[in-house]
Amino acid sequence: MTTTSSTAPSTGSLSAADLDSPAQRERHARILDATVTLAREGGFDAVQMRAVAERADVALGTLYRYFPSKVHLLVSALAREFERADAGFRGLGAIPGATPADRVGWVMRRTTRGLHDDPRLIEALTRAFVSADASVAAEIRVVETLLAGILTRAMQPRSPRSPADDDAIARVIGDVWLAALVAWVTGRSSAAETAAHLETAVQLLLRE
Amino acid sequence: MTTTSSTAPSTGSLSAADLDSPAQRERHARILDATVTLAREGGFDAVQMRAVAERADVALGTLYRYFPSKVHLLVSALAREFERADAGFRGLGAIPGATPADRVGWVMRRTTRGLHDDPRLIEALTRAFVSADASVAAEIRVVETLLAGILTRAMQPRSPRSPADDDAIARVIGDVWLAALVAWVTGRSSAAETAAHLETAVQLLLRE
DNA sequence: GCGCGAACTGGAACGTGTTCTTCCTCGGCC
DNA sequence: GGCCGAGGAAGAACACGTTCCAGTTCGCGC
Repeated sequence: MTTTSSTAPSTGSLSAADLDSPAQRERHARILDATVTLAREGGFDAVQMRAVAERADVALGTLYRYFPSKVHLLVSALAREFERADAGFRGLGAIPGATPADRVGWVMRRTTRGLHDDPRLIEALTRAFVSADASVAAEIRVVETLLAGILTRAMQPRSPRSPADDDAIARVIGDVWLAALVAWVTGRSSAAETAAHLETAVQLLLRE
Repeated sequence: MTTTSSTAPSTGSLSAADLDSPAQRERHARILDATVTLAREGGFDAVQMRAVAERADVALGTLYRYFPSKVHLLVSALAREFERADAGFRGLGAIPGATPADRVGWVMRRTTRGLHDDPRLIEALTRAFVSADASVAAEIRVVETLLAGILTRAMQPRSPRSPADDDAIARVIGDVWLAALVAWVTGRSSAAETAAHLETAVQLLLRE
């Protein structure tokens, strides 16, 4: 278990080496693509390591060299999705909405749209996120940081209020977001209810 | 006890029959005891179905008759723990604390004390809770309801504020609680940080 | 007592995540 | 050209959740 790599990989694995050759970078991407494809089709259970390996055209052992477990694999895929979303928001310039609550709501709605578009993908990624253990901490932290950044930026133009609150609020919103996803995955609430709960929480926390 | 269940099993399985005979009730309890014991010793991974069956002195098939999956088993154990905690709070009379935030904080601290006392047990139960799927909805709902009740009662004497908020706030606190536990299980935050995050969120939500 | 059906036992069997072993391929170096 | 070691291929093997089956026991109505 030689973790603590000197230079942390951005979204990816954490094995020994850090993807030097182009061929490796391409394999890495192919694996993540296969993962997302399978997840989109059949959810968490359909992301079977043998199937991913086959679809990505690598051997099972190679898959495990790049991603030391199924959870690592899926959380890495989640991180990549978040990076794309983050880039999308940044490229957008200003987030629409007059108040912080509006803007955060907009971002959440946007991010949660996948509940309708790709329910199985969301299910797979959520499941992976919550079944991570300490060995996935690095990948988890990437996701956490990205989400915090997205939320903090969305609420950014903030009226007179202690700035220390911002991080705490972003964190709580992130927590509610996770819990809402879990409730949805667990079949306790529909997509609409999930979205509604999120809105409520945002308004509760960002009332001015 | 006291779960207002007409026909639904209170905390337990959901198989066909509802535990009629004393022998069955005793088996049921024995299985849950074995589960908690194993969880306390070795966490989620140590709760292996064969081991539970052996320790509870039932056959594997019998175990599966009572609890159709490992997750059902652990969430049922969680529900039983919550029932005990709930009964404890009710027997206590008034919750200590001057403000709603104080009282909720007190309850959370009390409930979270297990993080130090029985970290592996908490880990096992948390893991199970978040890896539940729709088939465990009944057991999950028991836990959800108990927690909501505990929180709502703790914040009960509440100053002028729309009462509709109470449920929403309790829900958000429950969400943060879950997310904090997940963060702790994932190795992202220590027990102390987990507790601190909870306090912060409670104060954020219950400022008057 | 007797017979019956439900519940229980013991254990084999299967699927999927994970590990391991053996052999092969490729790009750099003499 | 020929060697070499790292990374990859192929697939067997193992662990644990889950399912299934054949036989046994238990409690109950007769």
